Amino acid sequence: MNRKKVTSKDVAKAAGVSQATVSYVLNKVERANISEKTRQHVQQIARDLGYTPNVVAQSLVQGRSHNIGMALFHPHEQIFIDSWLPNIMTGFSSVIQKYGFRLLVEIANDKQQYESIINLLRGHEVAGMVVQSTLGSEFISAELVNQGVPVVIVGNLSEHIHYSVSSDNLTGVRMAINHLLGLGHQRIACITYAPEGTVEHAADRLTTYYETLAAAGISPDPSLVRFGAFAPLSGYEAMRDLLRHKPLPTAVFGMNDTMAIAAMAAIQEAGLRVPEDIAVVGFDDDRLAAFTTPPLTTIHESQREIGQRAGEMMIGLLNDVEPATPNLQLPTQLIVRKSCGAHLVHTP
Amino acid sequence: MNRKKVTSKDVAKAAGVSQATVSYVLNKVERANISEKTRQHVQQIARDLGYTPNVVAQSLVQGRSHNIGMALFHPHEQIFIDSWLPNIMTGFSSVIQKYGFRLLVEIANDKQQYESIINLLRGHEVAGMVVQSTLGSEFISAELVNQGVPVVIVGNLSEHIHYSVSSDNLTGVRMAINHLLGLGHQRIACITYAPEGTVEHAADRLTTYYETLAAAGISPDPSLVRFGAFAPLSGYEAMRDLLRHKPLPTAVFGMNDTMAIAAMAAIQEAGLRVPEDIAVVGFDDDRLAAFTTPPLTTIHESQREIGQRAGEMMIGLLNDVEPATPNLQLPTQLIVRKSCGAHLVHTP
DNA sequence: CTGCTTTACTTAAGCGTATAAGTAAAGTAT
DNA sequence: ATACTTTACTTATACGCTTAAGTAAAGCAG
Repeated sequence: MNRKKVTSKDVAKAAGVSQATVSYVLNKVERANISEKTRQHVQQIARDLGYTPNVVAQSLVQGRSHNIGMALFHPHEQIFIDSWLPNIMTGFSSVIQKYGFRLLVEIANDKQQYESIINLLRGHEVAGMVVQSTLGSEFISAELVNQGVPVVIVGNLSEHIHYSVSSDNLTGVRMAINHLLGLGHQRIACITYAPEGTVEHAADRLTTYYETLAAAGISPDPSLVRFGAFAPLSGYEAMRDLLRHKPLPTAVFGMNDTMAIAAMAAIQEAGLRVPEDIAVVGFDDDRLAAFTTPPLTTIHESQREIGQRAGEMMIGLLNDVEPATPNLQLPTQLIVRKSCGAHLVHTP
Repeated sequence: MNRKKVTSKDVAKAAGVSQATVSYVLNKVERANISEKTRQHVQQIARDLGYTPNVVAQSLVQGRSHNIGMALFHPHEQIFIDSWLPNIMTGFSSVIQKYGFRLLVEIANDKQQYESIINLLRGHEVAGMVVQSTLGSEFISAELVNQGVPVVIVGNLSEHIHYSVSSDNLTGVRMAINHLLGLGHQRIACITYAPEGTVEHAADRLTTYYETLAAAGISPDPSLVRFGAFAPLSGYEAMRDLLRHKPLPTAVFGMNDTMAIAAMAAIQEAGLRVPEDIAVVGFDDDRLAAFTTPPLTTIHESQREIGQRAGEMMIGLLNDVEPATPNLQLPTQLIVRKSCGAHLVHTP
């Protein structure tokens, strides 16, 4: 199986030069003054022998890995429950790849495995690290950030700490709720995507939901709120539960599309119509949101771009460039489709 | 930013022993006969100083990286178009993580970036590599496999080459088509997930679709076939196109759920009913498949398990254990929901 | 022709670890 | 008491690379 690995020393010997010369040639080191003839010759031999530099050795001597870590805090079952993370990853990866970095993905099932993430940093396995905000501010700010390695947070946190890229999600929540209010709804239910007290940004969105209603003169009604857990089934069950609430809500805001879509299923299965009986608005603008029946009105979040910006911020930090906006928030956008019923309303 | 990194030498000096002793203690090397007292002492000092071994140096001296690569051949826009890959990743990662390996994800946008994947292997950046089958047999078998590093393929290939884990997807296709045939359908359309001639397994599934129909005495009708491209929009458009076909198909088989769901949207948007006017069957059993309206009948593929098995196979190969089944195929399963109309048929 | 600079390399050190080989002291057999 | 083994370490080398420092030959000014 193991075929012999060609080292720079092998190339040097075959080319009749020193190993240093090989290194200078292949790294195009100007100040080494390698003659054109030698350069050509060495390059040819390297090609002939099929030489590829050992990246591990390079990393050791340069004191910096070519990998950037992505730390994901989620149980394995939930990690890719919707396309949020895949989208972030795609954007991030596309940027760092251009700069010769690779993506090292580390999933921490629970906070006990937090240690393994820290070691990723401390063991010099990664030059930098992106962290998902799900962990919560206190964990992130504590040890993670002070390991001498750039850390960028993706996703929303209550406080704007350290370096982060997220979306202006609370404005998104306001747009969603205000849109429903504008359509005349008064009993607007809410399905969160995380159990109470577990995820910071879920709590923040819920607060904003309450505040937006309050601003419209509607007093907060916790009996219209259900706590889900990211996955569709939890959205479905939350909705089934809401359907037992009398009087029925006339609209539902789902904190992610996955759960909003499942909520629509529950409504329709119960023989009610979306949006005529109950209107639904989601959050994320999932790939499938435009292709449900009815198509889902939702808040668009530029997830791919969040990843890209995080990538650019990371590359900057690796080159000691302080980001212009350390806590970047990308705008969200209301996408009106049919599940909210706006198309049924005559605007005179 | 860069806080000083503690090396084993630092620990050695602080503990008043040699660096070798530190290494022996921390790696629990039996034959080194380190006394209990020294052991305790060194461990204490290491903890006090916050020592974490430099993984890069370890990899260099051990001649093996702690990373396992995952090579993804897809344009960035398509890579995570549905949950297939995330599921595989999750399963794979959960297994290799137990053995102290980490996942290095490399996305090759096009076959030109194929080189970057090869270098991943040749540069000793990874101890092993999982490869997605989308690339096709010839690419995989050519250079990739002979770099002296274990390679496991996930997903279907026409030939059973090298080491691979996939699902018995062609049986799945047969089940889907036979189910529709059993419900009395004769004009069964098909929407593939890849343009003609681009992806091996798409072609194989299409062939099986034709063969299954032929076995039932239905002659192949290419006018009932449309070529999509993974994403929902392509399924939607394919279906819109099929709706112009007269006589209309009475059933549609979508090669992935994402496109099948979008096809349902196209059908319903045209004022037709699923399944009464056109029945739909998908493939994958996507998280949302149970929550569409109507719920999608589909072929369940154990994607998470494919990833896990691939992980186990990889760990085996890294320890020179030849897998019992080098080309593992996991069974698929027909999940009957409502989009096929089976629930409307009275079984006497 | 001498002394200084430039060219084109080579030699050597070091990154942080693992581990084979060496060694001094203590223990044990005879 | 001597020889041999065991214990408990230390010393030294290697992994493959980058890069600072060294060097011999050529170029060139005066």
